[in-house]
Amino acid sequence: MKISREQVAKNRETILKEASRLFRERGFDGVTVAEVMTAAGLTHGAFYGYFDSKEDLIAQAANHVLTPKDGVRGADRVGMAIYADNYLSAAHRDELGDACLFSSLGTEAVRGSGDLRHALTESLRGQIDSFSSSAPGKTAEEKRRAAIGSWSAMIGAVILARIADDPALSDEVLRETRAWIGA
Amino acid sequence: MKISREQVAKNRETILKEASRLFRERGFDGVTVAEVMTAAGLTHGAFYGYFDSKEDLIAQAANHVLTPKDGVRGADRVGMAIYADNYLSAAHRDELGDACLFSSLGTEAVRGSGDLRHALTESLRGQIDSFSSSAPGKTAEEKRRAAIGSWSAMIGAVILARIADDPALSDEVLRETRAWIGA
DNA sequence: TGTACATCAGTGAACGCGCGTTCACTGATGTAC
DNA sequence: TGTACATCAGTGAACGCGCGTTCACTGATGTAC
Repeated sequence: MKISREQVAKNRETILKEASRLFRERGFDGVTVAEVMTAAGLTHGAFYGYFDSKEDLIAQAANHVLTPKDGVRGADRVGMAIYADNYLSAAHRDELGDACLFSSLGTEAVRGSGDLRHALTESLRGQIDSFSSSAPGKTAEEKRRAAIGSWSAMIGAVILARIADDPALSDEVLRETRAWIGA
Repeated sequence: MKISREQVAKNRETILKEASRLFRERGFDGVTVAEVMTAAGLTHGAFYGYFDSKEDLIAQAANHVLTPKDGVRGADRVGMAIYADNYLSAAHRDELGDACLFSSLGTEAVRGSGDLRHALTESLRGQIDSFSSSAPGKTAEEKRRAAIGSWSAMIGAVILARIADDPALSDEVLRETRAWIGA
């Protein structure tokens, strides 16, 4: 049955939210279109009224996560050091569904669509700019360098910490990377 | 037809080599068992004489790549700085089939089998130990911290450089991370 | 060393399942008067 | 404001394809004598 325009907009939000959560938890190939729709409270047949294809959903879900909600970036608000503390936490490591897209889907995104890679590239650019203002360093060049190196280390460390099947090693990677960035 | 034991051993090597190349290029889900066997010059029916399942192949292919061939680790031989120079190069970024497993399959490995994660964990441990001897720092603790932070940054930077659809930004991430680790 | 037979790696057809995608139909929404 | 109709979001069955996996068969290998 037809539903209100308002409900359509809500459904679209819900689909994107559930899709981005499921993709981060299980990977792009580990989630079916039907699962996304079920999680959003709909049946799979309605999917193609919202998206052209699964690939289209992936790109739009990424855009949805990466688009700042209220115009304020996390790193601008708290500064890079505090951002890194949260990023390199056990909570972020263990909550894949809420995680940063680079850390949860980075290597899959390398093989993704142009739209997906473009959305991530613009996010990367913004993140570097944002970190650059609060990163350590005397010159703008030094600050930008620290922003790039630190952001790379954060992403790599969380991926390593999630792979490691030894909790002590996993914790050590997070803790020492945190300390190393702070230095 | 039956073939010689020697040929069986060669075939096994070829399958593992081709599988690890294809997985790195296209991801675990982007490669079929039949494609791996064709790349190895066989038909798909022979697959289950060598491996229990695709998941088993994935774990064994990872082990095959991660097992040092001649007992000498790359980082032990050249030191972390030179290792980082090669790791953070355009060649490594662009040659996915030969790339480091963490950089090419890291986020997929997070959701992989216990065997796969265990192989990667042991490799991570070895890499940290190996870097620790040549990493900058006065104390053993400082050296180990630099090894962990640098290894995280190398992996993160290569993933970011591969995602970026802007060549200038991609090159900058590699170059600045190289400089940042050296500092 | 030579012969006869048992072994077993490889082949290719086939199976069963799940996936992305399509479509005829339903019935509530929203518009025209 | 109320009524009649056109619109269209959602449903659920169905399609077609490709995947991981199985298996009966083939014929070269390797062993027993």
